[in-house]
Amino acid sequence: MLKLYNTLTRKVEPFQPQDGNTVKMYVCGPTVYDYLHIGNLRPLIVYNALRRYMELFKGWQVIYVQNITDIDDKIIDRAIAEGQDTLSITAKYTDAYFKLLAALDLSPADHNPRATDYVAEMIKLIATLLDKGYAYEQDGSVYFRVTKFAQYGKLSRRSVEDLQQGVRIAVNEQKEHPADFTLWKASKAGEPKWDSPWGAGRPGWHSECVVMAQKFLGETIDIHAGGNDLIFPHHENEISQAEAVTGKPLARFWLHNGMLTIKGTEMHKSHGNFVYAHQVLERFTAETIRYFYLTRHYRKPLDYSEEALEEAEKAVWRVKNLLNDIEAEFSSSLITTQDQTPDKSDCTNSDRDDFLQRLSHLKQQYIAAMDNDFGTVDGIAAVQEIVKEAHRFRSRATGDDRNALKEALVLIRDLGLPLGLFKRQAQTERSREEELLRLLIDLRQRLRAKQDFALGDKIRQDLAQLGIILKDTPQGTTIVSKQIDQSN
RNA sequence: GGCGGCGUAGCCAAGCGGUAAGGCAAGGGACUGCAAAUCCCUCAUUCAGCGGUUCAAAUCCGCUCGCCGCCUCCA
Repeated sequence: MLKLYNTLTRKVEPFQPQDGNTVKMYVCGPTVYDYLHIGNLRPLIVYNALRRYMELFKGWQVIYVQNITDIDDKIIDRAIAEGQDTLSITAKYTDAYFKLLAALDLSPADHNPRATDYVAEMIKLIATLLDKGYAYEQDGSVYFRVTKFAQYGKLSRRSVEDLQQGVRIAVNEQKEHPADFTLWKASKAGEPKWDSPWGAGRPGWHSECVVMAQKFLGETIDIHAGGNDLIFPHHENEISQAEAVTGKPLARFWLHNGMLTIKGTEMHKSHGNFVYAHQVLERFTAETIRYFYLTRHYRKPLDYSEEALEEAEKAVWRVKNLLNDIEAEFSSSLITTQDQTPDKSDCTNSDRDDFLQRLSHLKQQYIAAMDNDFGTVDGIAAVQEIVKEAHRFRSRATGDDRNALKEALVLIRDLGLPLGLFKRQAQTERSREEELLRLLIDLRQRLRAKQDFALGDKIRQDLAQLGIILKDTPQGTTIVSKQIDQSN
């Protein structure tokens, strides 16, 4: 039974899709005014993994919707700064966004609606709010009347009175109440604009998510997710608009991830303390980055540093090492030095049985962890335990018993699947290069057989310079290509 | 001022009332021609501090100290 922490109730609650096997999930997407920074990746990675877990381990079908916000003040500012129109700005950064998702091995959303394609629907929503008295017009702009919506503040647990006291709310004499928020913004000269019953203007924030979530997923969706900085005002304001109109909950579960920090403070564009995601991808693999994120509970803050990524890289390496070794042993990629006549097993069947039993126990442990508010940290710990057990078994099992290692390999891959970890390396075709490599290794084997270690070591060192690492094991020499590893 | 979170070994980090997972680093030993990888062993009587509840507390309650987030744009 999967349980998730619901911001709405501030409790961990059992989760089941409302109808049958289909989970309707909406995750707030980017405003395309710049490249994503590394902190923006957290929700993308976390909720993608959650989605895959639900699909692969719960047997649910997930409809995953993630918006592209392509109209906003920041986009306009950016367009002015770059001396371009807003359209080329959004095109450029939308394109970069999708390329980044692919580079991170994130499965695409089922729908990626763009705000500008739904302006008509937003106008309709705003008109309904006006009709019902939840909004008012003032000089071509429309504002939401928070005092009219009795439940305003239920998600973020604040009251309209509290907000009034909030020292940081700018005074806007057009608003009836300082906490009222803009639904429709009268456009200034030179800004992108759409015709509306209130004159030329553009949508304020929040409406696009309501419209697009409902368009693709219906009036009440199962999961609405995003960063915890969106709880207020974004999600609170989505709720008020949507529920004022439908009278039904906009979402059953509200999920919020913690922020990425850097040296203890929140990473934020406006703080200038950010690192672009594509810069990090130049240095670390997608797998390392995912491991980094998923070894910290998604609701807690996570501190970014190169050292932390390096540690993640090593931890991933430990798993990959095992996987490579097992794969090499059971495939032809192993270059055998001598005939491996399987000696009589001194590892009894009961050892093998214990091992297999331990594997299934750890699998259960993994599922229990993941079910517990998506505890990927414990889930990965269970995988690391499997790795440890497998290494241990591998170091003493002989003969046919060793086939049990294949089960460990398959299990690790399966458990890694939702997390996007420990995948089989992309099988590059056996290239001419590889054939030459094998020739070299064979040559080196002969040298070593003749005790000519100096030349053999030189070959190994030179290959290492090229990113190809050779390991001489009792079973023969295996190739660990760092380059292949990094391209996955 | 209002709302919320966090403080666990040298570092990262689980834990959700039953007696401290996992990773990184470190030290000792084994294997190896040397590497690499791996195996064995060591590494928190203790969870910011002080009280309280309980047979039992890192876990619940209260207070104190420290750090952080939201209340304006933010994932």
